[in-house]
Amino acid sequence: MASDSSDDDMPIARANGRLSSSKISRTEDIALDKSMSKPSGMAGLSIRNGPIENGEMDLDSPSTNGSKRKSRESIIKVDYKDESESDGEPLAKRQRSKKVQESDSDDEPMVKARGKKLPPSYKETALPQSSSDEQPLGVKLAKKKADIERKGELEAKAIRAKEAKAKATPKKAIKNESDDDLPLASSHKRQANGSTAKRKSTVVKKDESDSDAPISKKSKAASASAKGKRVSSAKDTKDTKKGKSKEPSDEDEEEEFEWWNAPKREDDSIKWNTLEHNGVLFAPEYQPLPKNVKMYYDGKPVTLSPEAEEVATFWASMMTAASTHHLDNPIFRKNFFADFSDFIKKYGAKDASGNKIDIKSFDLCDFSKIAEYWAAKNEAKKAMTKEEKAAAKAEKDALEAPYLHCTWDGRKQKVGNFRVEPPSLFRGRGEHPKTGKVKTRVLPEQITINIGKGAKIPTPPAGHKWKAVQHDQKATWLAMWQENINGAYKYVMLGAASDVKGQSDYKKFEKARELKKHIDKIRRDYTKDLKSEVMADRQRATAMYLIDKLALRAGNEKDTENEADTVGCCSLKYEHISLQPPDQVTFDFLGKDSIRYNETARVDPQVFKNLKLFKKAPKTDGDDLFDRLNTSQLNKHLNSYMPGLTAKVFRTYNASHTMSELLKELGKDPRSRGTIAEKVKLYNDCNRKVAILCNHKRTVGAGHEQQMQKLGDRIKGLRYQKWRTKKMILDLDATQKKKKGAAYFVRDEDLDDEWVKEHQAFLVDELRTKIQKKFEKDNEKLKANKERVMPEKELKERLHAVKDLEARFKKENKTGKVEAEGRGASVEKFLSSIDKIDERIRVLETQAEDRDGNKEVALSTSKINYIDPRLTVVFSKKFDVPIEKFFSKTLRDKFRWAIKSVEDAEDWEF
DNA sequence: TGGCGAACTTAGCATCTCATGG
DNA sequence: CCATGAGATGCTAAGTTCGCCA
Repeated sequence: MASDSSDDDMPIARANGRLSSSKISRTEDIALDKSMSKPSGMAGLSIRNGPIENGEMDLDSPSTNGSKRKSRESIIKVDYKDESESDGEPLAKRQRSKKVQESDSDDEPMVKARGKKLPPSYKETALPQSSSDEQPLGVKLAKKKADIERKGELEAKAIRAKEAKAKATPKKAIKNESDDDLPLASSHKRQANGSTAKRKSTVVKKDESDSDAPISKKSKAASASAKGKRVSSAKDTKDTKKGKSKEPSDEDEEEEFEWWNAPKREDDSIKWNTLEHNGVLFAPEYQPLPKNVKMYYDGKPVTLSPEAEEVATFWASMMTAASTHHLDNPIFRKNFFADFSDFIKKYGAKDASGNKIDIKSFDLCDFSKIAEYWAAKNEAKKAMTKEEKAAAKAEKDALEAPYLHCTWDGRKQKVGNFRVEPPSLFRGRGEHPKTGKVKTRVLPEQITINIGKGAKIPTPPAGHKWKAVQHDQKATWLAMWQENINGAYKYVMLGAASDVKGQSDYKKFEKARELKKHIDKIRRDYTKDLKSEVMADRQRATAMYLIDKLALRAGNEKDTENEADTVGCCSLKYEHISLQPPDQVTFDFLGKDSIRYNETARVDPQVFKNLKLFKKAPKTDGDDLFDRLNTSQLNKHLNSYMPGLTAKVFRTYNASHTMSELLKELGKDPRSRGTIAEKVKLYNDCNRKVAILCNHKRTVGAGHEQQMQKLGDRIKGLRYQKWRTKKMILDLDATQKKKKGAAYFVRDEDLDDEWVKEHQAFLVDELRTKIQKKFEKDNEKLKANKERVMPEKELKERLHAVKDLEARFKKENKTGKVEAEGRGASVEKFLSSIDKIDERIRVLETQAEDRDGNKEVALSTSKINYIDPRLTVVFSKKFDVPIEKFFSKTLRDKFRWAIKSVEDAEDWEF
């Protein structure tokens, strides 16, 4: 390769349209520099580049290095007859070409890119989001981030130093360094023997004295040793701990195996030695609808074959759900109808007189009767008595019982998703081309079972057999099948609380911690490479910069014909970034799950310059920004710094490291010495920052806007009440006006007359319904007691209060005064009730603030996947907040290893 | 060296449940 | 004390990574 000429024919990575030249000539580089050096924003036009830029779009220098870049111009492949799935040519993977245009306007109809949620109409309007976080976010956070990064680098150095020392003195380094190389070791291993160690059931020999399998206290020595561990010298010290460890008391009757205190295994490619389980739980068979519940076609009842009817119920059941946005999505509708039609063709549909009929138009299909039936059934379920409910639950539990657990190397472990996914409509996210298709029922014949050799093979349902039964000790799954829509593999694996999952979680975080030691070198290197004259290297460095600083995902290529069009770092396209000189970049693209990433960040000038270069003409919409880079190249490079290092580790590292720093800072906040609630809030604030870093969002529920409004109204109402109370003071004692100052008694401006009227009406209304309800209820009670019910007259009587209130307001509005109300009214009393109101207002306000802050940020994802749980445990100890405040029951289970392993190590650091 | 199969983690939405406050 | 709604849990789609193969 080398020569430029080759580049065009030799698409390095994904040739998707135009390529950049493989080298950056010096002249070109300089030209770019020049064009940038003038900070005079807008004017930054370089001499040769001409006055391009509009600040927004790229401003590339077309000229300069005339280096042949023949650029494959119009690679806009028109091609794509249709499927051609099998892109015969090695060239690009399937490209989206055609979609290019639409896609970037990204407001297609039914897309739901978060924020832009559903209906196209709202979507545009909405998005305060984009406006709100415009500059601020990225730029603001930038500084803080920079600080944190700097710390990261310093740490790296410090760690190495410390480590060097520690090596010399291999003492009880308890959990720190010492143990963190261990995992490493294992990952090296993995590389090393990776494929070679293919032989399946190799028994792991425990080499060095498995005597040092000290571990788990009353460990079931048997199973422990069965696990075959090899300790490397580091027979940690943890023994001390185990000595003292009180009995785990855990709910588990059984002794718990504390693998985190056990020596590391050398060969972790063998996942188990013995494995027993009961297979999977199939979805219940379809229960046909009663004869009188039918779909209607063109107003007439239709008798569907059970197969088709089942599909109809998939749709109908979604009609009753809270949000029907899928059903409004044209793609969903189209795909559904296509599949539904196929079912009808295949299995038939008849009219009332038993004649076969055609279903040609979806618009004529009416599922509402089925939906009603469905809803009624749900209602009935809800209305069941306590006993009935309990009975139903008992039945369900009994059914599930056999599948709940498996036995893994002799230990009982929770299984995760033992239920085979029931048939349904595929709910692809975003603009998924296949969303709405029918996901068919999975038969035993499609399921492969993975189980220990000696174990009893689960019996398939009567009359059926498994697709296969295997005994792969390198696999952690118990059963597997492929789904019909995308051919995706589905696995039944252990639950998050299981040992294997815990172990890999632990390894993940240890790997991220390991990255700390290399981060400074990595940063130094890529900073240097940002100027590389080799385009591929420069792109890689730039991508690394983005992954490191902005926590972007790696960004594999995707099959745009069959999947939603989303991107990550390496797959960013021309239209996904816009540059604002001198150093701001705005990202706007759909990431995983079609969640929109829309941030503006300030970047290193060299990065800015590079991005400009990568957008250089003739590249245009639809072209890859990083046309000479893909994730394997990137990961291969990363791997050279540290075994096992890949792009995703940066996300973990960034999240945990950030959290760590934020929590440290909390120590300075006086509120960290406040109430538990305050401390929890502080923690959550940190959590939120991490979630924002990772762009973890959630849909702001349809009702949320209203809820917010409601909250706001309640606050306003309170302020109104506060004002009224003040006026009452005046009513009692006019001299207060002087004492307090007239301003004190002025009504807040936003509580204008109009609003007040409305609010009064609301209060009046509220009072009325309250009285009515009370009345009805009282009567019910009387009735139940067989007593005489109260006459309507009584109600009228009671409703006088409403009239009174109305009159009162009227008078107030006219006179501008408020009569003191309540018994024993006194200035003091009013003052104290004002205080109370103030208090309530404050509570509501923080609540509102919190809710608003959370409305589109999901804290859970980062908590579950990215933030080292030990950070939370340590925080909890240090600030004396029960761990329950941070981890729910399931999370405590999942993070058992973390909770136990830093139990008494308040000084543990990420 | 890129494409693909496979395996496992990450992700948001749907649904359930239980605490809370009207 | 029951109805709500927030938070917990369940579900499964959508990513990343790795190894193998041609």
